[in-house]
Amino acid sequence: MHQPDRPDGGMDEAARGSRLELYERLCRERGMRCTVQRRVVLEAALILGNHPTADQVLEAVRDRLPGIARPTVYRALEHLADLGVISKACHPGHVARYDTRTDLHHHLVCLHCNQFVDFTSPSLDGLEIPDTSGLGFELSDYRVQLRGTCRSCREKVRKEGST
Amino acid sequence: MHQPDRPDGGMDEAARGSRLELYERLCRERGMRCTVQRRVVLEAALILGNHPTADQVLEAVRDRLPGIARPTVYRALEHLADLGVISKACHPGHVARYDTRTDLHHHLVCLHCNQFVDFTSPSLDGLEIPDTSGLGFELSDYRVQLRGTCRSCREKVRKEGST
DNA sequence: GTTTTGTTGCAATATTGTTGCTGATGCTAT
DNA sequence: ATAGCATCAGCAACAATATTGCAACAAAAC
Repeated sequence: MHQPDRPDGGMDEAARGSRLELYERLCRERGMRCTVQRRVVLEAALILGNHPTADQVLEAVRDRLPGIARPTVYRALEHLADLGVISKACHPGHVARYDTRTDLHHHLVCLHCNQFVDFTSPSLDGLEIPDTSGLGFELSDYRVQLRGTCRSCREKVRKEGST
Repeated sequence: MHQPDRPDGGMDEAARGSRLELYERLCRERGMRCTVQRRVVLEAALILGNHPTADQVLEAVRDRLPGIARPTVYRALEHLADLGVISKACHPGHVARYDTRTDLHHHLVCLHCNQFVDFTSPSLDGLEIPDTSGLGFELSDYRVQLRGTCRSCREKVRKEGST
């Protein structure tokens, strides 16, 4: 067990509060508007946890802001990711996913159903990052993607194989 | 420079040939059909290199097989990935990308424009993979995603900032 | 309060991926 | 070679996801 207090679900209220404060601060620093919609989108994403898609956030947000439009949520998430309050997650699928964890952590990825779950391990933290300046990239952090097959996909294949 | 002979573009003919042979072998082993379309899709992807999207492969394939249908390409790529002849790449965007390299390598990812390029580094290979059996995953390999901002996105931000 | 300017909501549209079905074709056994 | 047959390709329609342009609105600064 590596993160007993956050078993891949959402974030508790205190943590959400401080993230919201961080957001408002960054927003001001950059001279951007801190709207109700953006705050609600952020909070919904934090409550959802677990790499939500834009549409999952939209659905969650509608409980509190019924009239919100889809492009608003899409733009808000993009905006939040720009600021680094959340980030885009790297995944093998074809639907954008956001990551509400901003600390160093890694992912277990199923290449069959595209689901992925968080994974933290001291041995994967503290990697020495090679110099990439020659390629023009300015790096902020890294993630290790442990790729394979999840349990339910393995069972599925086994069943089909035995048919 | 880490891979002078494959600067992120396609694969030479010899390498393509042996990948095709691998494909045909795996196909037979699994009792699946090795069709013209699938072979052409595989070869197009190998020539393209550089994590093509399904539509990029489609476009490339149409040069040789003008009548090919879009679902055919989509299904062929999925099929090739199932067999492990190519694989799905993890990326921050919303369009599926395939990776024609099957050896251990890593990615430099731009979180602004979602582009990513290959990166190999001995220091990132040979990581000790922690035990993940408790989570039900059976791992095949891993990738390190070095996340940041590419040169052109940095220049874009700088320009906008100075406006 | 007024102004300024960035943001929202809407509608339309684009892009990407999927499904069901029929006819075609690769593979195997003969 | 050929026949049989299961798999696959092509088609058309559809579904899901994301984006754009613009008028109306509202947050922040004065």
